[in-house]
Amino acid sequence: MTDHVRVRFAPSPTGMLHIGGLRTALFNYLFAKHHKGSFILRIEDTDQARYVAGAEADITTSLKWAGLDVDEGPEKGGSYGPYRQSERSDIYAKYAAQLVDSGHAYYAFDTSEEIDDMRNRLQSPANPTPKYDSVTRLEMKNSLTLPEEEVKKRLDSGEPFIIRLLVPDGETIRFDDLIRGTVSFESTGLDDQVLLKSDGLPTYHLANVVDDHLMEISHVIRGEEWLSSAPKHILLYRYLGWEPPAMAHLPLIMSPKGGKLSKRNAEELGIPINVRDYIRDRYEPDAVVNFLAYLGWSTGDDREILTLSELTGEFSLDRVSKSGAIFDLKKLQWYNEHYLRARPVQDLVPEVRTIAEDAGYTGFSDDYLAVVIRLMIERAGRLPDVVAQGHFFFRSPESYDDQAMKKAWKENTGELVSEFREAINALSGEGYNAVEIKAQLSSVIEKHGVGFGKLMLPVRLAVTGEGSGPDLFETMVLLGRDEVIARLDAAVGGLN
RNA sequence: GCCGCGUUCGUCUAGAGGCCUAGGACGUCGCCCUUUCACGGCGGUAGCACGGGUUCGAAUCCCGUACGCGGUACCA
Repeated sequence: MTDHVRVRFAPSPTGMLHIGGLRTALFNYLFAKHHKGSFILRIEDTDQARYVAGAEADITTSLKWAGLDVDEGPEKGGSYGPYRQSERSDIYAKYAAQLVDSGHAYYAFDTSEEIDDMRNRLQSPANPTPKYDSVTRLEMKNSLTLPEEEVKKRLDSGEPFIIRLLVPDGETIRFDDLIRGTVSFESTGLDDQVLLKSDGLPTYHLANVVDDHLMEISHVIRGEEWLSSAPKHILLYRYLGWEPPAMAHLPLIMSPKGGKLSKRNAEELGIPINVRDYIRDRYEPDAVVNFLAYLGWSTGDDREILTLSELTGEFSLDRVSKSGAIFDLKKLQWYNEHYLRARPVQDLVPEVRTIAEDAGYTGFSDDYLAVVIRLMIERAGRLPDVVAQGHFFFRSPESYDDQAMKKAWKENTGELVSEFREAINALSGEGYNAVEIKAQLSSVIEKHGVGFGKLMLPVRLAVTGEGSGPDLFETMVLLGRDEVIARLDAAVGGLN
């Protein structure tokens, strides 16, 4: 053993990395880095049936995006590898056999039909889910009930078998959870957990205990959904003669609808469920990280905005709360806006160029895009909003906002706009600037004795198609005189 | 059903017996700024699940109830 902090994030490659999985990874990372320890990625691919190609790559990409650098893992390597459980199957089989030898586990030959039969037979309102446990195992086909000869014969003949944990009866299993304090379970309530499946691969329970020990994991930090199986793990450590790592079970992230955040109850609320969706939607990784860190944790003072490295400095498990946290998309948006506005415009230019090009808007200079960003960033929730809400910087309006039109476009509006058009048409070169354009607009409205809005809003509509938006005069300067005049003409011609 | 965990504003949380007339943030509402919208600034709204204890004193400790969540697979 070592006093060096070593934690692992151990996802199963059964799908794209879930946002809750990223939070678990984040808490592990923060804890490790706070203690100058190691953050290890281990791929728990022991379920061949649910394996999804590409899932591991997605996990790696997602962690990288969030800035969670892995110290050891399948790609990175390390001296405790391999880091994919599918590449370690011989190890688990060995320990499973050892447990059988020491009398803490046993062979079982029941087919899944036979187990179903047992459950169906014993099922009742009082016992809706009968377990394979200290009472039922006595009537099943296993090395506890079958004669030794018979067991040997079955094993030798290559008959499929599994290995189950022999859970003791009438024992209280206690352990200290770093977040919840002492947690205790009665062993009588536990079932004889399958350790080794008939395909020769271990279940999560065996694999995770063996690997956490072999990889010298000092702290197991995982979601609360694992709390119920922790006593089985404690038993395994004991039977294998190992010191269990410290444990911390994180509160779950919940859907606003209730229940754990899942694809179904999140996406219908507009909450992206996979990390790759946040990448696709161009959320700021700092924002997502900051938001996730505060789902079940806080500094204790009034600070809310902390970068990954600041979080690392502050993090401690004893400040993690016990109860589930509801995912609040509005708060994430607030974080995102904050981090977005903090970014230098120049850094944003290439990204906005990509977004614009994806929308079919090409041929704009860096300088042009920089001004668009400067004008739009204050009202953007996410970076793509700069292009979506600032569409008029990239093409002429294709339609005009109905509500604003109704309010703004009256009988004499066309004349006012035309007069303004002539006024700015007369401006040339240096003269065409925000101050001068505004002065021309003022002079037109004064001449007609009308308010600012009488001309302002129609011009905005003609130029942008929208009833609201960034500073109109700066917008007109960026667009250029000729373009603006063309748009004014199009509007006056089309709407009168 | 059984086992486990949990319960402070709508949401994330601060609070580890008197500092609490319960603090902050998001949201929401109002006001200000302003060419619109947004940003920003200022202000308001709203909460200790319930019932018993313990104590001079409880959001904080204990018990119970209710509710929520998780688990109950040869899935993780």
